[in-house]
Amino acid sequence: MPSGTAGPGGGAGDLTAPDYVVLGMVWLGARSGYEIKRTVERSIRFFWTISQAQIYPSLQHLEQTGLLVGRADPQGRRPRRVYDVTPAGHAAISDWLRREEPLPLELRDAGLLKLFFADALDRADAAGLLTAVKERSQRQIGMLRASQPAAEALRTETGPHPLLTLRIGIALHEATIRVCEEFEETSRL
Amino acid sequence: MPSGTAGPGGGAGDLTAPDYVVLGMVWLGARSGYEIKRTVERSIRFFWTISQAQIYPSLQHLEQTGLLVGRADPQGRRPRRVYDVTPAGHAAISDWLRREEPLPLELRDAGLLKLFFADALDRADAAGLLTAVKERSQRQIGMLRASQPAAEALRTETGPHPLLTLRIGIALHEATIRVCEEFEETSRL
DNA sequence: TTCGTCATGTAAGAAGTTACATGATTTC
DNA sequence: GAAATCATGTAACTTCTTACATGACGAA
Repeated sequence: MPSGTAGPGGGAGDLTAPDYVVLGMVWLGARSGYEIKRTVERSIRFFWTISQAQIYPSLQHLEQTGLLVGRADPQGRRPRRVYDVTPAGHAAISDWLRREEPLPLELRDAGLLKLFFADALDRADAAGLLTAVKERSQRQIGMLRASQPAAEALRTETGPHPLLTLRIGIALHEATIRVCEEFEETSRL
Repeated sequence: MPSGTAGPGGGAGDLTAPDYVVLGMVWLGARSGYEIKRTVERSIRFFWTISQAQIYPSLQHLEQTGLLVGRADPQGRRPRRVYDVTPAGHAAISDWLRREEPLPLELRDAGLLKLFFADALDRADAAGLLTAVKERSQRQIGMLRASQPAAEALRTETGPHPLLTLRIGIALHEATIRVCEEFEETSRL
């Protein structure tokens, strides 16, 4: 087999974004579909989500393509299937990460949307909306900080990048709060 | 008609998020469907999108519900329909903005996703990914700054909140770049 | 006369979520 | 023995986008 990586036409070039997430999560150590879902919730949820209904078909697809190997690993009488990344699977991850392609960034934020239209409100109600947005960011920071120990543990095991994305998440909300507070001060005048 | 606002059961309580966007944009002065689409692209695109295929049905719905009044306003032989917000429409906006409800925030960022898994790469490739994410944020800041004059103009016409959300957008990307640079410095050691 | 913009409308399809369905195991 | 968690799988639905369809107007 002549160094069969996952280039286009190589047979594994038809992976969707959810496929790469599943593949990457198995690479990071999440062994079952259930565990992948939980790991996603703990680690990348704030910038990417994936539902359970996507995971199991994706695992099947990745196994058929030879990027994952699965085997039955029941816990007692409870069925379970665990997976490992194959060399081809690791090559596919690496190709995907190195691929030069647009990196779409989509934000869909009901808070900013309402804030944008807040001039339709009187001062008090607009201030209330601003407070709601700030408090939401504060809660988010709390949740992100709570998952910091897990990211620090990963740093010694695998590397520092999960911690980096977590720090970016925290910084995003800190920046939001800071701009809101600056706005409050200047509009008080 | 006894002070018909848009409370639940009041007949106009079934508006979707795109409906509120359309309603809000007409309130802000976008008069036709075409103009709404353009205004969305210029102003809220970075935290909310809406496609043309959603706008026209939404305008019809809002007119049927009495939140907008439309009238034909052809330009020459080119047909056009322009809209105005009714008092009931303004009440609906105001109710929506004041409504205490969760403010869902969804981020879907292929850049952060790849960065999260970047420990699967060697140092050089991981650094390249980091650079790509930083450059993307720099481009975004450029685009946001380009729409700052429009937001400043709106400030004197309508109010300061569009400028606030724009500043938040810029601050978000500045924070991303800053954290990336801090990470580069500490990982160089 | 061709291209970009103005202008509206819809059909088809992609993508993703919710909800349902099932059952074992552990914890309280 | 009840509730939470572990574990997998899928049907139905919602939501949104892409693409198509149509045509006028203005500028080069």
